[in-house]
Amino acid sequence: MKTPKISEAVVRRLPVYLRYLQHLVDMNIRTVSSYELGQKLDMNPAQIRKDLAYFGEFGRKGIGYEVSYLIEKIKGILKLDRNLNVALVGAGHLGIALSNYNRYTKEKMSIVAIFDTDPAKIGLSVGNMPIRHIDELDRVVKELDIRIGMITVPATAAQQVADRLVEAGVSGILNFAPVSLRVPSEVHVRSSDVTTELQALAYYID
Amino acid sequence: MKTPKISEAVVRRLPVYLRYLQHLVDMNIRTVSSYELGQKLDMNPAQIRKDLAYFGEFGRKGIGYEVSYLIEKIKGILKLDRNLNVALVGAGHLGIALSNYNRYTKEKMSIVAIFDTDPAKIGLSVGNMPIRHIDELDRVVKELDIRIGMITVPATAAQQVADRLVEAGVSGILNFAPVSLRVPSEVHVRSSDVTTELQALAYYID
DNA sequence: TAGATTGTTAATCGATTAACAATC
DNA sequence: TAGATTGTTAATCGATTAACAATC
Repeated sequence: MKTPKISEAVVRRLPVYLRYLQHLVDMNIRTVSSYELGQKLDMNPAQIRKDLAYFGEFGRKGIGYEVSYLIEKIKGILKLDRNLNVALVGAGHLGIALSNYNRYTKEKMSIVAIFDTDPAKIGLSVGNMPIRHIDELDRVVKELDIRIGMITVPATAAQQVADRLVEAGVSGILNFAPVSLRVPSEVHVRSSDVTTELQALAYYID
Repeated sequence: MKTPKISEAVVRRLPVYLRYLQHLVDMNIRTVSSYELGQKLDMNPAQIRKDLAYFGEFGRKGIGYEVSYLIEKIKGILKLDRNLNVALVGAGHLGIALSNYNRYTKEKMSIVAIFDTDPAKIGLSVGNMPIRHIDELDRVVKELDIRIGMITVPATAAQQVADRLVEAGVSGILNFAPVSLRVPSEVHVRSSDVTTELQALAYYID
């Protein structure tokens, strides 16, 4: 029963569970039921149980889930228990804002390099990392074993940056530029774009 | 046949179509088929036709879609042809990065107010808007007829900010804080959180 | 006209939810 | 034990894709 075929929707929900479970730890809550989780996350309890059951039997009938145990299991599933190096391309406002997303946590996933093209920025320090010229991308990605690239460059440059990241060997891209990227099917891409999100929200207004 | 019941998935794809159509205009391309769109956006042509057909007959058999006509139609559907005022709460790096998302476009949706709690920031100017104290939120939302709030505050403050926005009368929230917000069912919430996105990507690495 | 492409129905596929036996 | 809650199967619901008549 090794992961029959996990849908992206399930994978996307796991970090949401994880986040709330970590909140429960902070509140010294040891055990939680799928019903309680469902209440707090506004989700169907059956869905939560089913999502978790794809990966194993993590709960106890009549009791619920042990919070810290479930956290470890989800981290294992998402591979957050191993080091995972991330590169950020684009040292504009957004890039700098995102560069310290993990500054205060001790997660094993972390941004380890920042790139830009602007000569005025190269060498400047952001979160004690130097901004490097994008021509170093290929070399640095390989040297530091970077697996994920975050793109925070203007739309016009995004596809080109994606091509370079893929060429350098990353297997995941998180794209913040407002453009649909074309990448080989073995590379996973997630896009997050404010404009698109706001426009979708606009539909529901009034 | 007025909008039988449009799923969120459909609404989320419309801005993606719009974005690519605007790109086609820039390239002086006048007409496009669902097949071509599908190729470029990596989507099924039948899905694109079906999505559009929910709202009307925008294409011509044997020809395809007239680009600028379809743009106008999609803008109408998403209500991007009317003014829509947005408030941004949280003038940290991320907030400031997002505050100029529409600086260079002439869209009718725009950020018209920025709020924070930090006394050191109040009164400072960001994109020719003053940073206001959050205690002014209710008044300003009403005065400026703000309908959407963007939340870029730390996780610990996000729910409280959401409550204030709802209380002030917004009908949509775009949340960037890493927390699941609870809001009344009539308020639409979209969440976008780097950590969650990266963690979901991590699942596919290796 | 012949070729292309829409709009739409029907078929398929997949995801969510309900229900409940197992069991803590 | 009685009550609670899981894991899982079956039922439902919804979304995607295929197919094709209509028609430009």
